[in-house]
Amino acid sequence: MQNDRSRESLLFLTDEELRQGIEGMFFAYRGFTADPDRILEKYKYGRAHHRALHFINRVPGTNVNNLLSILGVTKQSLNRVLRTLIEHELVSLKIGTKDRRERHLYLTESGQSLEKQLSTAQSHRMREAYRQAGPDAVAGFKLVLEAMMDPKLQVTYKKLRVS
Amino acid sequence: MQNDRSRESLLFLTDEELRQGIEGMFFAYRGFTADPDRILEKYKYGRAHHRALHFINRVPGTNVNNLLSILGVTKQSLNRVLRTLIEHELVSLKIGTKDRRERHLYLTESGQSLEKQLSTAQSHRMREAYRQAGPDAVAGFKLVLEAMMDPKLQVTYKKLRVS
DNA sequence: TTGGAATGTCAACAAGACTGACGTAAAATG
DNA sequence: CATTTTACGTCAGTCTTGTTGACATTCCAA
Repeated sequence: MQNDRSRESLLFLTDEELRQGIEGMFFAYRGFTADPDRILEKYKYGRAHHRALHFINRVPGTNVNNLLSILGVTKQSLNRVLRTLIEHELVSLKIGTKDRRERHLYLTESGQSLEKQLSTAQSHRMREAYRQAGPDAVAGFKLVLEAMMDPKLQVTYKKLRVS
Repeated sequence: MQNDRSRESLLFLTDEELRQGIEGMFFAYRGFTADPDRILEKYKYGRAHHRALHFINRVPGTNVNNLLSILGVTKQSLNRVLRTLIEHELVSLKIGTKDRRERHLYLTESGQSLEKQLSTAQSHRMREAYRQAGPDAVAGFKLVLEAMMDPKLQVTYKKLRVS
């Protein structure tokens, strides 16, 4: 049986607290994607395009396989998105010099411009949330998010951080 | 021009910090949905079914319009999901006594059982993340999430909290 | 040199979101 | 009481984004 002290310290693990976390994630994710979604709609793109642009910008010259492991979709699914981005000249493709099976991906100028638009909108909301919540809350926010990831994605996330 | 002190206090608002928040949300949401997704697959349901089950459980007797405003989808989209849940007898439907146009939604016993399975899996991951991060981090986590929501959804979120 | 592994492409399909149009029934309003 | 509004459901069609399966290309190692 727990004593009062340890029971108190675990109040943040009650069903009610967990439920709030679950619903919080659900509602916050809607907000998180809302602003980019509005921009994407104008250009007839979707979230998949946004994600590809984001990570090609983050890891310029990445090959398709690496991008796949970050995005967690099938290569066929990514391929469709990449094809339209390449057709529309937002992404350029360079065949690998060492291994000519590999395609290295880069944002073109227009690709960079759209990515900037999207990340600006998304960052703006994130900045407001951070500012309202304050630095300590932000540190906690990131700790919980990181602990919620699958171990493999946690590694991916940290790699992006240092690169 | 800012002085050193105010610049230091705003370090949590750098582009790098914001980017980490954005990618953190992306990767964490994948983890957040991973466990329920595996269970749903066995029953040939999707996330849309999970969301409906979750909120019908949270607000038993809710009518369709209220559920729509929580979920943020069109009635046609929700209707498809509800139809299968009702056919499979996970959700039961009671016509309103005061207003007979309204359908009030309840989970049946099997509906409650599946909802329990899903929420147990999801809570388990959330609990582990909370435990690893600690109570202060959890408080911050919730603060940032709440600040990230659209104002309307923030209200919805808080209403669920007290009800 | 040949066969397997790695990489990427094309085709077809499914889930789940969307819009638009329409129907029904009840409630609210003038 | 007639009309309008509200709540809910349905049908049809489209789009995005996920899936598998089949296939082409390239590299490397036996």
